[in-house]
Amino acid sequence: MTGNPMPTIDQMLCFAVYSAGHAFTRFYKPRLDALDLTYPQYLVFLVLWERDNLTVKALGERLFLDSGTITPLIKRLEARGLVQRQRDDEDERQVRIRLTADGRALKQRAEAVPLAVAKGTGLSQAGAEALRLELLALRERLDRVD
Amino acid sequence: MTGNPMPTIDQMLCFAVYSAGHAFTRFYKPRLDALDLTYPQYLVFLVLWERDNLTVKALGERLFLDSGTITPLIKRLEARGLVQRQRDDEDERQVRIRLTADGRALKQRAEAVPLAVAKGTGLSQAGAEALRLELLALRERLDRVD
DNA sequence: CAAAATTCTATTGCGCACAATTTAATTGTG
DNA sequence: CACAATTAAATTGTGCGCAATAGAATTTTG
Repeated sequence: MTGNPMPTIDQMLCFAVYSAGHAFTRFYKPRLDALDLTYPQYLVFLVLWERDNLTVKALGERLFLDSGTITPLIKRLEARGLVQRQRDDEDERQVRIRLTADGRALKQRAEAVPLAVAKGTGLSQAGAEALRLELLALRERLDRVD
Repeated sequence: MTGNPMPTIDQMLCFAVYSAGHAFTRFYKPRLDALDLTYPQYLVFLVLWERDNLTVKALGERLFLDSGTITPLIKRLEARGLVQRQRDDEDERQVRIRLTADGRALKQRAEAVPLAVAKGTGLSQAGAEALRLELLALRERLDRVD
């Protein structure tokens, strides 16, 4: 019995996920530079373009991020006039995020991004979908334990 | 023709990778807390346990990280007496990273980690391997373009 | 061999990402 | 209704992650 030799990072699934994530960020960067958005900011807009006027909490649940990440990110977008923050009248603990006209307008300028990314992956739609579902299931299992 | 409607983040492969990466970090955290290591620090040790005395550049190429990330990370490990940094005598531009006795000793204490992670993924070895290879190929394609 | 180009590391600045804490508002309970 | 418990955001502090830059050492080349 040799016990448990340490794996090489090249053998580890976690490192494949970690480094593929960085590769995506690098790939997005030149495409999002035109919009002056970071990748996490782009994700926030994708959510808000789909459904406006979400609370910080709802946004965080959608993105798996907490207020410590989202609050300063949103404030930077607010400072640029792309979103507005306002306390909910019904429940003043909550802050609702609304797109401004400029924030909505950004959507047209982002239209070319998804196709470029799809091409960059080199995967067919079915291949990308299969991989996405595997990762979704993996995330759920990792989050379920402990 | 409806043109190119924006995808929902739930439909996007990049977001699946991004959020699965965060899930891995969260999963590792309680296991690495016992060693007082972050996930990126753990990756550095996995590389150094396998092959000691690497340069900053070699470490960066292995991890797909640059000196702006690695230098401060290594300095924190050095401050804790887990590694040493020294200029290469042959080429003084290079800095070589060596494990200290404490840094080497950490390996025994980390031995339970890989198995716990393998279990946490809920994947068979073959399943994990297949997914890893897909992500590896994806990373290479994303890094190849542009 | 001297000047130019390249290589390697470190530094600075910015933006996540998250744990821990704080503050304020709301809900639950006696 | 008072008061404890809970919830939502914001804040603080630490550690990545990377672009841009700087500075020193090495290599290239004219």
